[in-house]
Amino acid sequence: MSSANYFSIKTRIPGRHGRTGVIKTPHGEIATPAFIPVGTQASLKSLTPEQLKATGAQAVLVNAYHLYLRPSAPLIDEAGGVHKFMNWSGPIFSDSGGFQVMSLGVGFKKVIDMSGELPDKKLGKKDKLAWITDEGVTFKSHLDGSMHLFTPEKSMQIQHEIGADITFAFDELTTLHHSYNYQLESLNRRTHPWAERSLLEHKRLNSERSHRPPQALFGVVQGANHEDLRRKSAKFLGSLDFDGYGLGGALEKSKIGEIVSWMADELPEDKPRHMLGISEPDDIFACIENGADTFDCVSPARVGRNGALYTRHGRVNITNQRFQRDFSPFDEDCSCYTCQNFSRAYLRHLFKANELLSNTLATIHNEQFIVELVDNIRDSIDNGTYEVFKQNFLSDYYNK
RNA sequence: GCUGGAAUCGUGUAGUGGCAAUCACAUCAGACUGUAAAUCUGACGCCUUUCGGCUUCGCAGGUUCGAGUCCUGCUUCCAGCA
Repeated sequence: MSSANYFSIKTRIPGRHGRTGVIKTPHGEIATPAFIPVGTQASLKSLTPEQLKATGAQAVLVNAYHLYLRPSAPLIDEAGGVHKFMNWSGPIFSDSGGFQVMSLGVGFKKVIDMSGELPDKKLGKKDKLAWITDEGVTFKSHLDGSMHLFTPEKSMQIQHEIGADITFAFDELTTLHHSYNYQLESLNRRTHPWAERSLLEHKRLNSERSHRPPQALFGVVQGANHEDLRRKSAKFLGSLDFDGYGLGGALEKSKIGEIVSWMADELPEDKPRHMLGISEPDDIFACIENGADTFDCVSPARVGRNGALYTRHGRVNITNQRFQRDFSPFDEDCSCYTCQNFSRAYLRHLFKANELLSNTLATIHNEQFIVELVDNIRDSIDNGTYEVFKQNFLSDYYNK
């Protein structure tokens, strides 16, 4: 698609890569920075689209791998595209399936905190379900065990049939346990050639499928936490005609901001940058100030379903016994539906009783918390009060 | 009243001579960062940070190197027969 008016920058953080702006898509605009909740299977688990909208979410991200397996991409195409299928009229992103290279392949964590003990190099108990070659990735379906080959072309065909506004190039997500040489080979033999192949197929599909709204394609930068590889990857992909860029890969938590700034140094300034799979508050600040524009992450929804809720003073497990007779609102300062209507004791009760409503109420709160955090960061950048806002927030959140 | 069966962690259970003793649920705590996740991990007799120590399987005796397990009596409960 033409990138002329695709992304416009509004305000910059002085002396840094961070900025506010607007992404224009056929299904509406996204004011950036923005947090994009994840609805992997064309549904944000436990929420209706109306409930998701009410959290302030501007867009949602779905996953090509999952939707390809079930209900299948042609079926979504037949339904008129994913917007219609899931009844979400705003912008939609689709992930390429690249993340499953890692999650189904080796099952390591994406973000590693090196401050504790050394990460365990043992493979998990899970059986490996993905195998990589330079041609693509063979997946063993986690649903029925059947084998499937994903190539860059296949991923783009799926993402076009799904019909998301913003798609991602098929990439290899390596782990921090891979050697430098493996990371280099991964870029040279897979992620970079795959990006070119994705782009070519994407352009072909955009013109072939002119009956559908034009889709955008973001190339995905890899390189783990090696500066030279990150810069090399960003420079190479930045030279290609992508509409924007995904900042991907496994990361050492303490280096996130630095890594984003290396990539932002090399990437074209006038294209949006999406930070894949990040949503912890400290990480969000580190990424935004170094040039990330949008984020997606399953974490607010997943930790919420498991009873962990965000507050401005840190995350708490609502199932703790101390909330048994606490009839005050979950968070006095929060304007979400959950906090406006229900007590801590009730939320705890729902979790202990395994009531489905626990998932819904916790997800509403957590998604709104992270969406609002990023909205507030955006406002603070526009107002020139970013540094103050950041210091206040982080000191409240991490000093309990 | 007779006959048969049963009593083990909060609850339901496993265990028929070498056990602080199975499993599940409940309870308590923690984790989760492009979702194989309404999932996973740990604790769960008492003391101890660990090593380890102590006391336990209805009650009281007994056999045995050793008893939740075998024997005797008692208590309570269940089923069938009166």
